Formats: sequence, structure tokens, C-alpha cells
Amino acid sequence: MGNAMVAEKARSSSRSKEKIREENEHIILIAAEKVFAKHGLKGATTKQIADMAKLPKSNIHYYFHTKLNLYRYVLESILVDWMKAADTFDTFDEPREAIRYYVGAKMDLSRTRPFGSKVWANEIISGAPVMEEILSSRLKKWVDTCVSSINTWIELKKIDNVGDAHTLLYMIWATTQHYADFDHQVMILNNGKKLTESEFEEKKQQVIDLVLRSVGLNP
Amino acid sequence: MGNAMVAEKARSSSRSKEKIREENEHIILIAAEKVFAKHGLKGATTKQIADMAKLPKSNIHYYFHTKLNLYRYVLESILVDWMKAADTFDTFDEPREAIRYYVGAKMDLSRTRPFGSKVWANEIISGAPVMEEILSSRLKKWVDTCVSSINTWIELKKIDNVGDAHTLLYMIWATTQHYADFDHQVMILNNGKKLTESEFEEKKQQVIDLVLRSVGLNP
DNA sequence: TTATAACCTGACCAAATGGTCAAATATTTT
DNA sequence: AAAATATTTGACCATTTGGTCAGGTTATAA
Repeated sequence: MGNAMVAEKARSSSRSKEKIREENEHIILIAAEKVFAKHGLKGATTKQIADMAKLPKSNIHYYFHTKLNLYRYVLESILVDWMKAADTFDTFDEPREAIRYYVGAKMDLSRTRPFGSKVWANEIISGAPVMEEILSSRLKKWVDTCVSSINTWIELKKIDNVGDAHTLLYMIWATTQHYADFDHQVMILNNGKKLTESEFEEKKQQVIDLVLRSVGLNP
Repeated sequence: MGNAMVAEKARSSSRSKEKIREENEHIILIAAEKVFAKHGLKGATTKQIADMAKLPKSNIHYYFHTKLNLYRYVLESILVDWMKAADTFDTFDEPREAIRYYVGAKMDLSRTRPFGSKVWANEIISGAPVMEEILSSRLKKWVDTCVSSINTWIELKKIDNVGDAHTLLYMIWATTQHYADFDHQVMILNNGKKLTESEFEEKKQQVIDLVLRSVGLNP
């Protein structure tokens, strides 16, 4: 019984190695996402990330070795989330529903994960030195299937002929991500106040309606 | 005659102080815009800017004193160009013409001055630490007048009710600037080839048409 | 021509930065 | 319980960085 108590105490007051690693990696990734969002790859320092994560700097290097490596993990984790939202695009037959769902999902991601979007934006703006391959393989592939969906809708006269489907896709990306990447500007032009949850829902609906009308669909 | 020749030689082989300053400041600004676009304020180094300008680093400091100061000049010069394009917005009575002109002008700027747009994007993404004041004064003011124009159009039933005029404005900004800020991604998704002049004109027209339809105007 | 003011730049410096490492501590395996 | 393995972290280091400065050159005003 004495033994059991000691064992239990030891177990409850200490985390398993596996859990420790899992938790710390997660804490560091969250912190890194914020710092990379604000300063970019070159501008961010491991010290800032460490402070944000409330861990010593050496600890960051212990788990991720180099700053570049950590950056890669952050980008990877963002793309996973984006792809999840994107997957639904070709599961709807009707463009109205597909667009409504996809634009809504992108807006939600801008709301819930603005830092991720900013890191991505920084990476592309600086010429995608790290994500080049992923862009031209995974993303390109998804875009191609997405473009054919849109083209099919055009052929079936379900939406207006927008010319190049890419143009529509870029409008959706740019407009939805604007609410993440440029949230500070949005706030300032909203009289210095952050958009409330309900205001944001309102904007989301407006964006969806704009996109629908832009392809000739009545919302 | 001997004297005259010497004087002429001296004059033709040397630039006036005024010209020297003018030219060098311009060279440095162009170089700085590129480097800031790629690496942001923190990530850019004065050495990189110096190399890009083909001048010694000390020379950059001689003309602009600090990196932050140079950065301010770059941002300022971008805003001047943007405001010029923006000024036309309320000179048209008909929304169709106003939108066509403004969206076209913004697309042209994305084509001719992509680095400026990127510097701006970087600044906003990182929370506008430097441009805060200008955003909430000059830009806010312009946006307010622009919003009333749009609202008037809505009241006069000249365009569909888009809810909040800001949403439309953001869509225009985001979509047009996408072709500057994300030009690398656009290139990759265009099979790795930069958009040609005529391809770009095509996209410009498509973007204009999308925006027009999004407010219920038939292009 | 001479004095003055502006331009130019290599050499230099203090601070910051990414990364290493050894020694200490904690957990797991044997 | 002891050996093996994983985590933690302060101290340390080589390199990079923004910025200074003295001493030189060039243009202009007197």
C-alpha cells in the first residue's frame, strides 16, 4: 500500500515523456506562429519565440533544432488546416452551395487562425523560398481540380463565364484572407474597434453574397 | 581657351550637388523598396539595400540616417501613388465607370509597382507599427468619403445593397493587390510562367467584370 | 584662388542573434 | 536499484547587424 501510494504520487505529479514532448511541441508551435506572423522568417528571433512560449531559448532548439525547421513545421500545419476546408469544394454539385460553404469556411479560418494566414502571406510575399515545392505540387494539384469544377459549372451554364477560373479563385482567397492578414487595418477602419463575433458573421455573409453575385448567382 | 576647356570638362564630368542627392536618394529608395518587400522591416539589412543600390553601406546611412527612417520614406512614397489612383473614385457619377476605372488603376499599380504593395502588406501584417497614424488619419478619411459614395449609389438603387460598403472596398483592394503581393504564387499556378502583359490585361478585365457583377451591374 | 560646405567610404564597435554544449534533473527500462 | 534514455537550461561563442566616425574627395560660394 505504501508502495502503491508512492507510485501513484510519482505518476500524478509528473508527466510522461511522450506527453511532455507533445505538449511542449504544441506550445512552441503556437508561439512560433504568432512571432513568425508578426516578423516573418528572418525578422523573428528564437528568443522572441522562447519568451512567447515561456520556455528557455535552448528548449526551442532542443525540440526543433533550427529556426528554419520550426518555420517549416508551422507552415505545414497551416496548410493542413486549409486543405481540410478546401476538400469540400468539389463535394457539392451546385455551385451556390459549394461557394457558400467554401467561402464561409475560409472566412472562419481567417477568424480562428489569423496568425497562420499571416505566416503564409509572409512566405509568399518573400518569394516562397521555403514552400516552393509544396506550392507547385500539392497546391497546384488541388487548384487544378478546383479549376475544372468551376469550368464544368460554366459549361453547364450554372454560373456566368468568368473567363479564367483562377481569377475567381484568387478573388475568394484574397478577400477572405484579407480579414486575417489585414485585420489590423480592418480594425482601424472600423473606428479602432475589433470586429465582434456578430459583426464578423455579418461580413462573412456579405462576402459570400458578393462572390455569388460576381458569378451571376442570386444569393 | 585652355581655361574654358578645363572648365567645361569639369562641368560635364561632374554632377551638381543637388542632382547627386536627388539621384542617390532615388536609387536607394528603389533598392530599399525591393529589399523591404522581400524581407520586411526587421528582416531587411542595410547591407542588402546597399548592395542592391550598388553603394557602400555608409552611403545609405549618410542619406537616410537610420533604417527605420528609410523605411518610412518608402512607405510614404507608396501611399502617394495609391492615393493618386484613388482620387478618381468620386469623380465619376456612374458606379460602372467609377469601379471600372478604380479597379483598373489598382490592377495597373499591382503590375507596375509590385514591391511597393508588398512593403505595404508586410507593414499591415506586422500590425502597422510605423504607419498607425497615417492609417487612422489619411487613409481613414479617404475610406469614409469612398464609403459614402458607395452608400449613395445603393440609396439611388444604382447598385445592389452590399450591406457594408467596406466589404466591397476590401474585396477590391484584396483582389487587385493579390496580383502584386502573391505574384509568386500566381506565377507557380500559371505553370511557373510569369503573366505576360496581354495575359495580365485579360485578368484585369476579368477582375473588373467580377467586381461589377458582384454589385449587380452587368459588365 | 581659397574657404566652406556637401559628399563619400573604409575601418570600427557595441549589441543582438542562431546555435552549441556540458552538466543537472527527471523518467523509463532492465 | 541502477543503468539507460530523455528533458532542461545557463553559460558560452562566432557571426551578423545597425550605426558611428575620421579623414578624404568634390563641388560651390566668396
